[in-house]
Amino acid sequence: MPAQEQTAAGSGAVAPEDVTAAIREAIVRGEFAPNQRLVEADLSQQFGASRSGVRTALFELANEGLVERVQHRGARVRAVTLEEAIEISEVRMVVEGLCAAKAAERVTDEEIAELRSIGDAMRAAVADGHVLKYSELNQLLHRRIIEIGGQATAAGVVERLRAQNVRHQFRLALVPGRPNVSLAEHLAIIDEVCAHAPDAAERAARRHLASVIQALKAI
Amino acid sequence: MPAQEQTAAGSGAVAPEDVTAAIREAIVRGEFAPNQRLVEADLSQQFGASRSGVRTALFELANEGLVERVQHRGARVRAVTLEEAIEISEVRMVVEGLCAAKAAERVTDEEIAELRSIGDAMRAAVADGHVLKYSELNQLLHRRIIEIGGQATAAGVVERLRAQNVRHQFRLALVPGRPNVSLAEHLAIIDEVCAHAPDAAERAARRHLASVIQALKAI
DNA sequence: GGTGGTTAAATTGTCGACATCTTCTTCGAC
DNA sequence: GTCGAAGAAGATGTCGACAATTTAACCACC
Repeated sequence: MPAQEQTAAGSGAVAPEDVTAAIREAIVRGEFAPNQRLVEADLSQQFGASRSGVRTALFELANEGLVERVQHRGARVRAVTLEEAIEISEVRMVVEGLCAAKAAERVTDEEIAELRSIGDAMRAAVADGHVLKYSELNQLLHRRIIEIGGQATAAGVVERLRAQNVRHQFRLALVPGRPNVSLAEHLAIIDEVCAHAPDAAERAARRHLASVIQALKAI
Repeated sequence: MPAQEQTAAGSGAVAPEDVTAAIREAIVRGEFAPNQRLVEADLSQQFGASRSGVRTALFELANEGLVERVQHRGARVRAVTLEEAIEISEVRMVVEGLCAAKAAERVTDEEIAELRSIGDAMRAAVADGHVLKYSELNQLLHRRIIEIGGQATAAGVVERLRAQNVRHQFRLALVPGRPNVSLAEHLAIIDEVCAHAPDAAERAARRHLASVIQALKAI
């Protein structure tokens, strides 16, 4: 056994196929700093994969917008500026608005119960000051509404954009008092979706993302 | 010189780098039929590139949504169903709405003149029955408004979605009477953008795409 | 002491060969 | 005659080595 099991990403030796997932996770979890160079040879050692696999993974991640590639100059972790984060959130605003509207049209009784349950859990998390838990529920809610909307295209677009913004989303969650504002907006979205009110649901979703954008600008 | 210059895509022997562009063009131009298998070895001969280059290109195009890849089963031209085309247009509807609003905020006098000029040319093309010319102007208008909006993120999203839909867009352009409907909507968008009216511009853009969706459903 | 050019190291890009998987064909049995 | 299995052919996935390019260091020269 070689003498370097000190990988930056934690789990040494990764299967030859989900190298992409491993590197993606390392980036979004912040184990690779923004603008950090991603040298193919180094990564192949760290993850125990061949250089080809790493190379393919870097192309994939470049298409997802997580890494930047320059011809003959290699790849580095993409640093999303505040300006770009705002742009991304603006696109998310309109697309998630669409998804919320579609969800309001198609939501079933069973899904209504699920959404209500998520809403209750969010309320509880905020009341108890569990920021991390709230953040998880936040992601879950957004994802479920998109899934309920049933728009595969929109889902793909949002998922890609969300991954690019994790860092900024995280910073936002730590702003004091932010969860309270956010909670009310989330509950409003849930209410309108469950009321089968597409237009109102779209407005509520857009209002929420608009609020996120305002908070980003305030930093 | 080898004796096979009979490429399906036209230009034999392509530089080792823009194989992606060549294959993409062949797909959107319809020279590769939907669901047609794209065998790496065949393509590398047709385009005079190595298999690695073709392989990289296919990955790229898969990320753009133009080809489908299945593990160990190869790539084929993605056949976008009517249902998917509608979904895609719905996302475009909201994102281009956003771009139109942004464009209305930022448009300069010079750009206003340009948009007006495009509008006049569209009117003339419809009057003269130049369907192809009108289709080109159509694309130009959409692209310019997005560029004027200055949202790089939104631009990327729309560009990707547009490429997936070319086939259906093309079919739509051939519907009798369709250009007339479309023309009025385009002129409305131009008017509102030039009037620096973000909300009205967004509504106009959404109305146009909604009309496109209706036309798609009518097929 | 600073600047320009040249060399060397490091890293990415490309290519060909081999391994693995899928699928079509073929042969045999029921 | 049909179903099933085994084998062969085709295509993709993976790997290692070589070529091309960028970047850094170094030395000569002004």
